[in-house]
Amino acid sequence: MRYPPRHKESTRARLLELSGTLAKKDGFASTGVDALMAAAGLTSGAFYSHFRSKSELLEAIVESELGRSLELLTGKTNEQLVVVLKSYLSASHVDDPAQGCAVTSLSTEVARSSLQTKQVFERMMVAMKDELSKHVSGHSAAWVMISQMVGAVMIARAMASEQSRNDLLEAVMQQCQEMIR
Amino acid sequence: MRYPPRHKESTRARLLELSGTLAKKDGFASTGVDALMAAAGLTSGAFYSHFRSKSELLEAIVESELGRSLELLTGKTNEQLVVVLKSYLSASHVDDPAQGCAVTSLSTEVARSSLQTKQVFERMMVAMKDELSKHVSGHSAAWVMISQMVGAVMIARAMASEQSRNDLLEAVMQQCQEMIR
DNA sequence: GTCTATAGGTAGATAGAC
DNA sequence: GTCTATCTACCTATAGAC
Repeated sequence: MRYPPRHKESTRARLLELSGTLAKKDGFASTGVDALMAAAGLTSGAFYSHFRSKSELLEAIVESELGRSLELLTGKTNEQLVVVLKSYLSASHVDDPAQGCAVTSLSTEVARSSLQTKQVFERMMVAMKDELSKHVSGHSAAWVMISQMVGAVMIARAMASEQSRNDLLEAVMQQCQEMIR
Repeated sequence: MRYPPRHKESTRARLLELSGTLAKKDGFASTGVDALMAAAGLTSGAFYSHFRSKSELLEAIVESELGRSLELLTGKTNEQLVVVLKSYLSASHVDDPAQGCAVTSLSTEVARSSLQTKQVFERMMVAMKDELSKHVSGHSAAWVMISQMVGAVMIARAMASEQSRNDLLEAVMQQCQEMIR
């Protein structure tokens, strides 16, 4: 072998990290294979020794990105969770999609993707709902909380003024806190 | 003039209707000018006598689509509003984005668009919030309701199983009904 | 207002050398 | 595993005829 044994998996991990960031920023459809590989310091031909197709990449991004989000929700006290939620509903999260939650950035594209990708997405969302349900009054309340958090960040990002963004984010944060008590 | 006086505005209206449908189904970025004009029975050159650029088209779509959504919320009794919300949180809305709400389908792309487009989006969202606030306990509650409805449909569309979709949609619908009482 | 033709660019994907 | 080269298809946008 001309490359060290761990080379392939580390390159793959690097591509996942990088493509996740690019897709959250510009959209998955607008993230070209050429541009991704160039950003990784490679050429486009090498992409296909890591992923069979671009749609397989989306599936891997969803697994990787939502897995990380799930970790952020896991094993928290109520107080710790409130800190996480405040960070989620913050201006800095709204202003920096690239470092933020993939559900908010990519779910419309997941909705248009393969069944497999949707299954991965669902598995992760259900796990997040189960985790949140430990802090609120049941599974229904957990679904409601997830929906309003994701919806709020999405809508805030598409509105122009700081005023409207803040009104929206504060309203939802207050509601989340009431649900946890 | 070789064309009747109303020709231009009626063609523009047709293009708006059609491009709105296509963009909600496939995403705005994936909706090519060629494909749009071909679907309208025209050729791509004619596009630019109606819109200066593709990004101006998005602005017009947001105005047109969200204007229609706003109308659906306007002047309802509590009972009539519940019917609208049930339809919004229905399986058929989840399964048919092309005929559905543009906020759910296009907001991530609006978030990546021009300031002008975001301003149009914001104006429409604030108007919807004001309308909803007549049915719930204040403007904060209206923002919360909008967020959870939009988030719920987006997440439901990206999940694979009917079971999870229904759990989510029913949870949010129940919460909406409690907010209206 | 719409047509054809075309510009210049980029998309996803494959073949074969090393 | 990564390279270069290349294919076909599509993209946004413009020019000029009718």
